[in-house]
Amino acid sequence: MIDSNPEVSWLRSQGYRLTPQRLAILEVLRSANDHLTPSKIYQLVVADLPGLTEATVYRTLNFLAEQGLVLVAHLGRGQLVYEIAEHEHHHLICKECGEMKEIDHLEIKTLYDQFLEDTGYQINTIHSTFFGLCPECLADTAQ
Amino acid sequence: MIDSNPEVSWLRSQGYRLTPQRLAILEVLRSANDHLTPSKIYQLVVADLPGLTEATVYRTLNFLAEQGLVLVAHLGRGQLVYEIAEHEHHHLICKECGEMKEIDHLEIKTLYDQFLEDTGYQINTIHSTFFGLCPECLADTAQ
DNA sequence: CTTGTTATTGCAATTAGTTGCAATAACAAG
DNA sequence: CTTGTTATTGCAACTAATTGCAATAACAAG
Repeated sequence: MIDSNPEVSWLRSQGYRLTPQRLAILEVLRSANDHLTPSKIYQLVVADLPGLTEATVYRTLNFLAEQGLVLVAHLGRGQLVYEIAEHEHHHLICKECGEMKEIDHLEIKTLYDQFLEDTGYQINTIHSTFFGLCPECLADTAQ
Repeated sequence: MIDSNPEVSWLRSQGYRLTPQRLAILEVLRSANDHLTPSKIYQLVVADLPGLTEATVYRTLNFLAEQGLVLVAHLGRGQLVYEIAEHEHHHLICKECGEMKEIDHLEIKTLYDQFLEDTGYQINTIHSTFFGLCPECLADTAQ
């Protein structure tokens, strides 16, 4: 288990504690490298930490999201999903077929610069989701 | 109660039904003209419709959102909020003080054009939320 | 290594949101 | 107005998520 990367030792320096629960949840998200729901995360982590509770998973995910170590999103129906904060990106999701496309943060940066100029707000949302139609479904509806 | 506006009669033409529950929920959102949580909406509507249940409020809000008559957002902590879909806008929210600024959809339209050009996705999210710092809090943290 | 402080967890209770199903009531057609 | 079809509701059970509190265990200091 990787427990000595920069983010993690930074946590300790802030007075937060490195618990097995936090490390295991981070590890699961890191190796999954995908969006996971809290209950899926619970299932995966409880295998290694038998005493774990769902309440802890929810609290830990909120905590890690606040600290910027994981990213949250609601990709449509229902539950929120979490993923490790590795690279800054956003999502385009097709409402018709569910197809998802990642776009780099650079594509949006210009917009944030414009927000700052127009309103004085410095935006730093690093994980937005935009809904619409993918190229295939767009072609289908055009017929 | 306004029950004969274009959106509403369009619903009927689609085979959906105009129930007192739907009309009352729309009316509450219309007169509030603000973001409301499902439980707040329930409180306001049940005064006029004693038999109403929360389940119906949730189902109706999902339905109205799918139909594009109301807009959903999660403006930070926890619950989703709903508002009447009157004008197309987005929100900038300060993570520090909670201050909120509305921005017109025009500001973002260029980005959507760029998505279409780069990826073929036609995005139509008309109610995004971006988090960051408002001018005041930005100045405070700079000190 | 031992000890004290207190952040964090587990537990259990609570609140938020969803869903299956039978009863109800919109509304189109006669 | 009456009738039939079926979308929608209420009810109740269920799943998802949050929270208060006492017990636990990180970890800093000695």
